[in-house]
Amino acid sequence: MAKKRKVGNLLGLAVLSYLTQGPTHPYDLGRTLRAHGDDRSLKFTHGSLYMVFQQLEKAGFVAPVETGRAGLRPERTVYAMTDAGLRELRDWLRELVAEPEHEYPRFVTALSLIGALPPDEVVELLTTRLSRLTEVRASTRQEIDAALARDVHPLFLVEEEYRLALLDTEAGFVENLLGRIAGWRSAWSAAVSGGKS
Amino acid sequence: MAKKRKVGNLLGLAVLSYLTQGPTHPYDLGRTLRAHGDDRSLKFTHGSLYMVFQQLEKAGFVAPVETGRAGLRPERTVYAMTDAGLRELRDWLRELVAEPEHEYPRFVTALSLIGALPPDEVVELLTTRLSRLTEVRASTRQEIDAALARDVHPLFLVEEEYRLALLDTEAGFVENLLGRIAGWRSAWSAAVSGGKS
DNA sequence: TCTATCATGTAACCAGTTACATGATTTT
DNA sequence: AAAATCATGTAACTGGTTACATGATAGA
Repeated sequence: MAKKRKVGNLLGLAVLSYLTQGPTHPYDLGRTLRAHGDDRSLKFTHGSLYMVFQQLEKAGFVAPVETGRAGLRPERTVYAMTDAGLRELRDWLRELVAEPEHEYPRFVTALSLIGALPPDEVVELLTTRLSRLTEVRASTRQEIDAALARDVHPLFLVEEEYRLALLDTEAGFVENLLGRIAGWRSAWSAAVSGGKS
Repeated sequence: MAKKRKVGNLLGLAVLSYLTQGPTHPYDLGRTLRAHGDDRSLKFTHGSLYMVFQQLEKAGFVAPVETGRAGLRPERTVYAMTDAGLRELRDWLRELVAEPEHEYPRFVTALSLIGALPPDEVVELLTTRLSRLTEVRASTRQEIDAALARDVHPLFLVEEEYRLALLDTEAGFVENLLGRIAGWRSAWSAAVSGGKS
């Protein structure tokens, strides 16, 4: 069902999650997120963080505490999580884990329009993709292993393992597709419209 | 590398793709897209279509032709693809097919924050997810079969087959995860912060 | 004929990104 | 001591979504 949340951006969820460890200000949270490598599963920038804090505040999930207190650095506002915030965090996470949502990965879209390219070219492009996929797979694998070597608990690596699984599936699918395209040449040309380049 | 496109929204790509069949106006294209079930691989609404046409026009990829011509229905503007538009379509598609991009599926994010929920609850939630996944899988399968029965060429179903593969992988991963969680109870509690609810 | 739904579009709003601003450290 | 970079924030812009407007058929 995916109810309409007051704050929809998943970055907001991460913020709430980190605020359970105590109050902070947006800039600092940014550093923390990057330090923890959360930027691999979350898209955000400097600016978007201030944005989300603002939204969370309007929604009543966080509230400013120590505002104004400046070491000798620029002014800054420190926020803490509210009770409503904690509830939202839990509820939201529950939903995300329990209910798969319909998503729109770019490759899916590309596939749905692929008929607009001539088959020979598609074969070539897919081959390129395959090798890129192999590279990404390797580097992800490496990062996981490195983390494990540093004694990071696997609990904190599940998302990367999941990515790995997805990469393998994609590679398999692409290979399989490559195999089938040859047989489709005739139906394909019926779909393509323009000429070269 | 993913160069910065003048129009970034994939809906724009779909528009260009359909415009190879001849000029139309936004509203009509909307109907067509839904009729073709493209709304399964593309997220759009009435409003966003007008948006994208506007952007495409500013970028020089489409140009108005028959503007003003009203049957007796409201005013409407018919657009046709330009040469630049055709080039963009091809180039963009090539990139999408050849180069995998780093994406942020919601489940990945959820996994990365899952430590904020107690393990027993996570087990329960994942079990729920598993059954939802089975449902989705079944209905996707069904849609594919129905289409095949209607003699739709498999070329136009690749994206759904790909989804199927992803669903299977996800289900497998979740099952596997369920198995491993039991052993993690101790490390897990160290990560959880708050109390109940 | 009244009401619903279709057909078409614009305007107002909200979220996210990029660019700008400014004092404090660190590096060269 | 000049240049670079860090720390912190605001403002301006751009893209996308939602809500509104209005005439035209079609169904009750």
